[in-house]
Amino acid sequence: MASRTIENYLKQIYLSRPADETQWLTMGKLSAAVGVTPGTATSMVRAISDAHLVEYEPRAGVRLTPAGEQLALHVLRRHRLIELLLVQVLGLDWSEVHDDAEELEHVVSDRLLAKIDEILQHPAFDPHGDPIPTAGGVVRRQDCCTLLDCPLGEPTSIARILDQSAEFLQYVNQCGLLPGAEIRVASRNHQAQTVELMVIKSDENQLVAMSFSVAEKFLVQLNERKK
Amino acid sequence: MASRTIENYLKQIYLSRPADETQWLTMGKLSAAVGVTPGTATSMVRAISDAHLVEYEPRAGVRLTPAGEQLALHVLRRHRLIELLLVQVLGLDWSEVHDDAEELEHVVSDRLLAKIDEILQHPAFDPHGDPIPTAGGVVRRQDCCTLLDCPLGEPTSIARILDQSAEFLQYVNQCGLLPGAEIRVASRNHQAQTVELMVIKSDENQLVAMSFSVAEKFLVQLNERKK
DNA sequence: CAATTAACTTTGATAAGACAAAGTTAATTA
DNA sequence: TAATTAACTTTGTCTTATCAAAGTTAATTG
Repeated sequence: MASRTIENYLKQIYLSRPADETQWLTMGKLSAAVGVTPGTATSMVRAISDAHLVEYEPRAGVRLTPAGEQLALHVLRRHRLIELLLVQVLGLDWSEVHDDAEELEHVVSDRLLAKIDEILQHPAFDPHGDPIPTAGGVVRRQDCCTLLDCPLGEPTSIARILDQSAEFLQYVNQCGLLPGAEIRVASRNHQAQTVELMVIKSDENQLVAMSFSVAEKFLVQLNERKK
Repeated sequence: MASRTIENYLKQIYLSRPADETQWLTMGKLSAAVGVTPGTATSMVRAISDAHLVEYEPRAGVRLTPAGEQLALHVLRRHRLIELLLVQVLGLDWSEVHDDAEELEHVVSDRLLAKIDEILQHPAFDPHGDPIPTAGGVVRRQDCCTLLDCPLGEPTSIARILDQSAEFLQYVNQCGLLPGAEIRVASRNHQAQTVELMVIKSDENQLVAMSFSVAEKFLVQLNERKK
C-alpha cells in the first residue's frame, strides 16, 4: 500500500496537473502544492516513479500513470465523501471541513467508506460542488464555465467553488453564493476588472460585485445538474 | 504535540497498567501490547520519559505521569466516541468498529470531536460498555464485577465486554450478551471451570455456558448505570 | 554569444521509528 | 554458590521523509 505521503503527492499531482494532458507538471509547482522544498519533491517523485505510479522526466516534470491516477482518484473520493459526511451528518460548517478531511482521507477503510457512501446515498458532488469519483475511479464530467466566461443576463446557478480556504468560503457564505444558488451575471467591466451579479433569493435579490480574479473561483453550470 | 506513535504507547501503557497503582508496567508487556520488539519499546519509552509523560525505571518498567495519563485519556476518549459514532450514526456493526477507531483516534480534531460528542448527546459509555473519559480527562468509575465473582441467582445485566476482537464480539452477538442484556448467573462449576447463565429475553430465556476464562471477559453491573 | 538568472537536481545531514542480534541483570534452579 | 534462563537493554543498521546548500541546466537578456 502507498504511504500517506505518497497518497498526498499523487493527489496534488492530480489536482495541479496542467489542463493540456500532454504537458508535464513542473517540480516547482508540485513542491509548492505539497508544501516541501523542491529537492524533497524531486527525490519523492523519483521513488514514486520507481513504483510506476508516475512518469518522471528530469527537468520536464511529472505526470500520473493510469495506476497513479486511479490511486489519486481514490484519495479524492475519500476526501470528498468525508467532507460531505462532516457537513450533512455531523453538521459542521462547510467552510471548516477541509482540514479534517485532509487527515481523515488517509485512514478511512474501504468498509467504512462504503458505509458513508451508502448513508449519503451515493452522492455525486461534495459540499463545494467538486465531483466525487466513483468507487471504480471514474469522474463524472461537469459542464461548467467560470463567472468570467458564462453568458451575461441568463439565469443560471453556482455549481462549484474552486478555493477551499476557510476564509474564502466564509465570504462565499455571506454572499449566499453556495453551490446551487440561483444567479444572473449582470455585467463585466474590463477596465475595473470586476463582475457584477444578481443573487436570486426567495425573499429578495442581492447585487454582488467581485474582481475578475475572484470571479474565476466560481463555476456555474451550463446544463442541468443531476442529483 | 505528541506523535501518533507516542499516543499509541501512552494509550497502551494506560490500558495495560497493573491493577496496583504502585506497580510498574513491565517492558515485556508493553512491547507486546504495542506490537514492537522489546528493544524498540525501551528506546521509545526513554524518549517519552524525556518528555515527562512517563516515569521509566530500567529493569522495573514504566508508569504514566499525570500529564501522560491525561494524554492517554484523551486518546481513549477519541477512540470510544468514534466507536459509538460508527455504530450509532453510521450503522456499522459493533464487532467491526475497533480497527477503524484505532486509526481515526489519531487524526480527529478537537472541533470535530466536540461535534461528535454533541451529536451523541455526551454519552458515558461506548458500544462495548467502556466508559468514555470526559473532555476534562475524568473517568467515571463503574461499579462492576465479572461473571466469575458476581452473586449467583440475582438478576443483573451485562455492563461491559473486555475482549474487543471482532471474532469474540460476534460470539457475544450470537449469545445476545451485549451491554444492557438482562441475565442471571445460574451456577459455577469449579471442577469443569464453567459458568452457566440465563439470558433473559423478551420472548424466551436462553441458557448459555462458558469457561471461566471467557466469563472473566464480561463485566456485570452492581448499581444502577446512568444514561 | 557571453552573462545572468530561474528552475531544477544532487549531495550530505538529520530525525523518527523500527528490527536483529549481542550484551547485561537478576531471578531460579540445581 | 554456580549454572541456567528469562527479561531487559544496548548497539548498529535500516527506511522513510525531510531540509539546506551546493551544483547543474537551460532559457533570457544585453
